[in-house]
Amino acid sequence: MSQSLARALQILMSLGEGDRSLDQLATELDVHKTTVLRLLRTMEVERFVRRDEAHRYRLGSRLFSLADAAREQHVVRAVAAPYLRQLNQRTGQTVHLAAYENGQVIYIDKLDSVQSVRMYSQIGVPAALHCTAVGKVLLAAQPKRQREGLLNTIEYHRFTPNTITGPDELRDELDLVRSQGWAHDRAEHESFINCIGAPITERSGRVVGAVSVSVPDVLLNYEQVLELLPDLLATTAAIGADYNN
Amino acid sequence: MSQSLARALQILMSLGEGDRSLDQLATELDVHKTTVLRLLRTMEVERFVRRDEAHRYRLGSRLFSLADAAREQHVVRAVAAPYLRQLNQRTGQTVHLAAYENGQVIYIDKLDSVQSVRMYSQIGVPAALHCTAVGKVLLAAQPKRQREGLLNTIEYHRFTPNTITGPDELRDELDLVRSQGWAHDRAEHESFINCIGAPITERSGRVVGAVSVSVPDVLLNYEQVLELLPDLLATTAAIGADYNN
DNA sequence: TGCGCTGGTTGCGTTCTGCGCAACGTTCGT
DNA sequence: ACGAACGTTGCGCAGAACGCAACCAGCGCA
Repeated sequence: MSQSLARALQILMSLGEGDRSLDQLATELDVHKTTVLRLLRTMEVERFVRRDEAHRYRLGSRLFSLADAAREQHVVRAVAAPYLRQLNQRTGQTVHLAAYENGQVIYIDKLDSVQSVRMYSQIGVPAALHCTAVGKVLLAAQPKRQREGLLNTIEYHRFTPNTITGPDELRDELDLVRSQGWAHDRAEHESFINCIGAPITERSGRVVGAVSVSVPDVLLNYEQVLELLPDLLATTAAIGADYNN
Repeated sequence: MSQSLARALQILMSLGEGDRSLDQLATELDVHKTTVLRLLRTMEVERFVRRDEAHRYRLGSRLFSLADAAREQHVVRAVAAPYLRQLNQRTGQTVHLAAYENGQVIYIDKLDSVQSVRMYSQIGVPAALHCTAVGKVLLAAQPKRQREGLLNTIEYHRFTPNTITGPDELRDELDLVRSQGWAHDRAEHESFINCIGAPITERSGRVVGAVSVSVPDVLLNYEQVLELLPDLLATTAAIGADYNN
């Protein structure tokens, strides 16, 4: 919509992958370097980018405070944090918190497994909607119009043999999720990893986030993961009850 | 330089202070709400802002990953981290790491005092140049042209009776800092808090950051703080030596 | 020491983009 | 059911942003 702004944001995202020179950026965006320079200068003034002595551009320190603010603005995160820690300690497994944002589901908090099995997922990046427990939970909670819209726009990338690959199949799955109040992911995103996820519902009934527990099957098989379900549901219920205080 | 981008950045900074409605932003920037909407939409696409169901605008989750990237791009921070932790544990006092960025000095890391005396300072915000130890250290390290330029543009806000309030006085102080290799702040920024700071110098002689230790005088008087100086200088030397590996 | 190259910076005319207006929707509250 | 408040859309106009071309500055190399 706003061309120059869109380009500026592209620059920021590009810098997110590492520092760049002026015409590196120019070729990357396919615009004249004058244009890039003007945008960089504007962002430099407000410390969104900085330029080191060798004229390499990097992200600036304004992002620190903005990210902190963004974190605090996610009310769920603050409320959920202590409960997630407890869940993480009790189960010993990887715990994720995710929220719906603008057609996507974003991880906004993560607690690693006590075993050193680290999962590849990162705070701030989108989760796949069709093959993760949090994705299904939050998608299922959307109003019908949006849900249907998304069902048709999703890219049904097949990560594993179990991945759901079409809107019809996913629609059925979402109905199930909504009726039972939780979702699973049986090695649909990463082979050998099973997840269960449940929505955080505040008093008025609005879903404000989702929590999931992920377990590699070298530790627990699917049936054993299901035994964690009561604990997960108790956790999300407690967060939801605490939400409006 | 780029009007629309500048406005967009203003929006982001405004959102950093809390969520806003559309015409709240419009009046704040003093532009037509159409304009604000267009900018918001552009930023929404890339998840720099998000809009909740009640049309309140907030910062988006893209900032999470960008801030992480910004953090990693500060090489000093990563190198310094373990040394700072040790310094913090040995002294028990508040430790700051700051870097020069585009005419300003920014805190990029902070370790709180083991006593529960929290200092008011925050990662990502600029430090005053004329009355903080890190400010003096980094200003003193700038090439003469820039240094003189800054000396004249600084706002010499008087925080305490000890605050330096003019360019001439500060110039003398900086000469001292450069010759002795460290700086102090004797209750110049906050009454009752003394600091000492020293530069991190990498092999080639370039100053890449500054470390400071801050102590409220209820814990230690100025002379006692000075006893921490050898430890501070050893720390900055170690970081500098480790820098190019 | 001079030359060419790479990469950043500046001034300027053209054009497209971003601007604000005015009218339209939509969602509240009463 | 009505009105007010706020978000949204379409459009014509002006000026902001674009890219060109020329200019610097630093560096490596002969």
